[in-house]
Order: sequence, then C-alpha cells, then structure tokens
Amino acid sequence: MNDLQLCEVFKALGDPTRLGIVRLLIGKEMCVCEIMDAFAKSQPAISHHLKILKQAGLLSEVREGKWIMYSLRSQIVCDAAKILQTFTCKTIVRIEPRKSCVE
Amino acid sequence: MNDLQLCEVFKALGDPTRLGIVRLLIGKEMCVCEIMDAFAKSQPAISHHLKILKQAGLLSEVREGKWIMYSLRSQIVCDAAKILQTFTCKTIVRIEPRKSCVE
DNA sequence: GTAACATATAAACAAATACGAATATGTTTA
DNA sequence: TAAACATATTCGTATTTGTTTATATGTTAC
Repeated sequence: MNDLQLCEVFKALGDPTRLGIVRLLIGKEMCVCEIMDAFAKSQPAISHHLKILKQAGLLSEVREGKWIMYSLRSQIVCDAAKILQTFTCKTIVRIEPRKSCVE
Repeated sequence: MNDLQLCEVFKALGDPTRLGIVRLLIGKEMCVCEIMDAFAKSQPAISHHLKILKQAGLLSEVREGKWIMYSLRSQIVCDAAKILQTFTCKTIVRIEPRKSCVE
C-alpha cells in the first residue's frame, strides 16, 4: 500500500458516520438497509459513504438477491494499522535548526 | 481515546501533506521552516496543517528561541494504531437480512 | 529602541464534501 | 407482464477544507 492509498484509507475513516459503519461491520456482513438503521441518515447518504469506503479498499460487496451485503476487508485495515504502528518511535532525536534558518 | 478523537486523528492523517509531515517527524523534531522545505507549500499553509495535526493530538510543540519545534506524539499514534488493529477480524459471521427487510 | 527573522492568524476564495429529494437500476414476487 | 423492494446515481445546496495574500505576534540581534 503506497502513501496515497494509505491517505485515502485515513480520509475514509475520518468521518464519524463512516467510522461507525466500519465498526458496525467488524466480524459480520450487513446489507445497506441494516446499516441504514444504525444512523439517522438517508439511504443515498449511506450509499455515498459506502462508496467512499469501498473506493478506499476498506469494504467489499456481494449481491445476494435483492440485497447487497457489505463486509470489511480486514487485510486493508490490518495493513493500515501496521503502517501506522511504524510511525511510532520512542527516541526523539534532537537536531539543531538547519543552517539556512540560522544564518 | 473515544471515537470522536479517533475520527479526528484519521481525518488529520487523511491529507497527503499532513501524512507527509507526520512521516517527516518520525523520530525527530523539526521547526516549521524545515518542514516547509519538504513541501511546495506556503508557510501559512504548513502552519495550518500543523494546527490540525496538533488539534488531533498528533503533534506537540516547544518554543526554542526564534523557532518552534514540532514533534510526533508517539503515544497517540500508537493508540490509534492499536484501535485500528482491533477492527481486524478474520471470521466473517454470515447473518440473514433482518426481518423488516424481508417482510 | 529598531530591524530581521520565525511563526501564527485573518480574510477571501476555489474546490471538495455531506446531505436530501428525486429518479434510475436491478431483483424478486405475483 | 407489473408491482414492490433494495440500492445506486444525479442534482442542487449548504458546509467544510486547502490555499494564497496580507497582516499580526513573538523572538533575537544590533
């Protein structure tokens, strides 16, 4: 996953409704009407958020008759979490302001 | 960290410039002029992004003379990464569409 | 003190985003 | 076939966001 994709994942997760949808989908798949019931949002609004999550690679969908079942793509979540972990570094290397700042 | 704070962290990371700033600050602190040099952005633009990252809890700042040194708050990054990890779940629990969808 | 430097803030604006209403598409059932 | 249902798409609007220009604030050097 490159930084642009990672960024898209974070942007997708950076909305309360979408973070809620992701939480809702942990460990199970759900159809749109079920997801809708969890939020005070219109059906097109939910559809819109699902599209953004899907484009970020966070969701996959499978049609089952009348319904379209959405589920979390755990691998993507896991990848993003792992990369975020690598941002953690306990040792702070104190450096001086660069020359051009000082001169 | 509650979901709203988590959301704010993800939103902050969901911009290429800000993700770049965070990457830049891994393991070291830097002043604004140094951070500026890494991006083709104006000083106010960088200041703005730093503010958003700071508000999300991702950065801390310390003034040192003329300069203000920014550094990553690893604990916040670590917390967010851990929560994201908990979203990962290998077992998909297949459930049927709820009654009100079917009737 | 004043000048130069580092950074923040304000104002203005274009672009992106979230949303609802209306409509379209695809599926099932009768 | 038509009707009902589940979901997506389009469109218009209000809001948010990223940006630049101009200005303000705080610090150091002279």
